[in-house]
Formats: sequence, structure tokens, C-alpha cells
Amino acid sequence: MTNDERLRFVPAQAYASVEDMRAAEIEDEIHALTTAMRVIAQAIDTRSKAVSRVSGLTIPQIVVMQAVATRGEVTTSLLSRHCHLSAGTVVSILDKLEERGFVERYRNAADRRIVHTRLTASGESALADAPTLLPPVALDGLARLSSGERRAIVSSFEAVAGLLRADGGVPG
Amino acid sequence: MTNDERLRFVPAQAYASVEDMRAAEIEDEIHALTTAMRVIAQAIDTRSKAVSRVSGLTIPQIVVMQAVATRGEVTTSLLSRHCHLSAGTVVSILDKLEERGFVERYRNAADRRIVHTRLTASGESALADAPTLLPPVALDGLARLSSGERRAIVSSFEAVAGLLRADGGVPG
DNA sequence: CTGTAAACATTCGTGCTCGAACGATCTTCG
DNA sequence: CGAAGATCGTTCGAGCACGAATGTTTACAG
Repeated sequence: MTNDERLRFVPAQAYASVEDMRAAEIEDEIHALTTAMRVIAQAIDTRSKAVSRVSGLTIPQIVVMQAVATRGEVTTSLLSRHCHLSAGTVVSILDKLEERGFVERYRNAADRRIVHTRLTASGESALADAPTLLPPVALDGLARLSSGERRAIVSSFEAVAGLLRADGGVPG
Repeated sequence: MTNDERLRFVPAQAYASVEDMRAAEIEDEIHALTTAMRVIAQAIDTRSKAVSRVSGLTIPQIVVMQAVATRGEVTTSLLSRHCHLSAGTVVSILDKLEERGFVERYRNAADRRIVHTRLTASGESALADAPTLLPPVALDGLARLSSGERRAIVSSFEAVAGLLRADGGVPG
């Protein structure tokens, strides 16, 4: 369903130069990369809905709770950096979690701008019962790969993340 | 800001068996992978806002318009499969594009359930003026890599996409 | 024919996500 | 002390995204 536009089959002589050929190849790879990104993003959304149906928690909610659990009493801005979400997004997720009694928020006595968040007992048990972020099928598949393949995947994702993180939001 | 939890430094003797050590290593890799996914997802959202500020089109809107452009007169369901978006999402994007006069929709005469979409003239020019989906910094960085590194990245993303696509939505 | 099933697009409800704008609080400097 | 500026969290508006439910249309069975 998606690989029909890769069947262009253009002979090398059609390119004016080796540079053009290389540019076209890179363009194809960029297209394949962005397509794969879309598939992954869609799969994560689907997984989030499935997780929510059985556990009552969405993936972003679990991510935030995990960060709260490992860091103890965190500020909102630290949570924002650690989860790679904007401050506004974190607040809206914390609102829902607090409403259900999974976390508590309270202001710092010394600096009353700062808000700390900690897990409640019911939050801890809900987090302990939460399913994995990636679907089991994918975890199995990853575990079945060779160590080298897994490392290549991880470093590829980190490389792309590094390239994208290095963007100031200036378009072209 | 993100690599502080990788400094655990547990000696090999702490593991009960080689299997445990391997499992812990895989777990670390899974964590690194999901973190990178979050960074990428966040960067894509940021890029979408930046693109929208200068072009008036968001990334999903551009993706849909590109699919319409390359496929000619597409049905909604074909668009949904080609862009890896649910049908409902495609409809909401098409609503906005039609409202601005970038696309036209009309029902098939033979089968009146089917709705076709085609680009208008202003849609074509808007699409031609649209910036790249990935930020220029990232495109430069990718182009600067060796051919082998780029291929490794593309195949890594496609491998993960394949693993995630193979999920029926059943949680664990 | 007629009623049932399937396919297609749409609407609806909920949640995530961002940036911009805002108010509250603290710090710094005159 | 008091004003200017920085920092922190929150609120707001717009858009994306999913699945479920809905309505319309076609296909098929009897």
C-alpha cells in the first residue's frame, strides 16, 4: 500500500550528473524516513488508546507518572524537560492525574512560584499495574534481534533525535 | 539533561545470570528508544507549528495535500491508508483545506458513497510554496552523513515501523 | 423484490500538543 | 524601600489524532 511510489526505475543515465543522482537518492531516503515516522507516530497513538482502555491511563500520563516516580518530588518545568513535553502539556496532564488522585501538587514554601508533584499511594499502584509503553509484539521483535541490530536501531533513533533537537524553529 | 539516568554503573557480578544482564541491557535500549521517539514526536510538532506560522499550512495538511497531488482524484479511505491517518482525521483535515479553498470534494456519480478529492489551483500553488517537512538543519545533517549511515537510519526506522505496525491493539 | 449485510464518509467525544499571553512571585539594582 | 526584570506555573485557542457510533448507499441473499 505504501511502496508503489518507489518503483520509479529511472536508469542512471537519466541524471545529468552523479550529484543529481545522489540528491535524488537522498530525497527518496528522506521520504522513506518521514513515512516511517508517520507510521510510528500513528502506532504510538493506537497503542495509547489500547493502553487507556485496559488501564485507564494513556501513554503520556504513564510517562509523566514514571518521571514523577523516579525523580521523587519534581517541579513542573523539570517534568517538562524530562518528558520532552511543553509546560502547558504537562500541566494539562497533571490536572487529569490530580483529579483522579494519582498525584498531589503543592507549592514550595521557600519559593512560592514553584510547584512540586508527588505520587500518591493509589498513583503508585496504578503505575505498577500499567502495561508497557510499546506493544508486547514490538518488544518481542526487538528482543529477538541481534545485539548489533538493536544497537544500530537505538543509535539511529538517537541520531535523528539529535538532528531534530538542533532546530530553533526557523523554517525554510 | 537526558542522559543522567544512564549512569547507573552496575557491575556484571550484580546480575544473577547472563540472561538477566542481557534483559537489563535490552530494557535500557528500549528506554533509550522510547525516549528518542518522544523527542522526535515533539520536534515534529514544533516543526509543524513553525511551518504553519510562515506558510499557513500544518504538516498533516501538507502531507494530505501532497498525497492528493500525487494520486490525482483520491477517495477518503485511500488517503487515509496512504497518509497513515484514521479516516476521521483525514476528514477533519479535508474540512479545513476545503474551507480555505485548497481542495474540492465531490461524490462519485456511479457509487454515491465515495467522495473524491482534488487540488484546486490555489491549493497547488500553496503546496508549491510550502516548506520542507523536516527542518533544514536536519536535512543538512542527514545529507552530510555517509551513504551507509543514512541507509542504516532508514532501515532502522522501517524496521521499527514494521514491528509497531504488526500490533492488533491488544495490550499486555 | 425485499431485507440484510457490507462499504464509505462523516460526526462526536476525549485527549494530546504546542506557543502565546497572563498573573503571581522572586531577584536585582538603584 | 521600590521599581524593573526574570522565572514559574497556568490558562487559552487552534489543531491533530483516535475509536465508536451514525447515516447513506450499494451489494447480495432469498
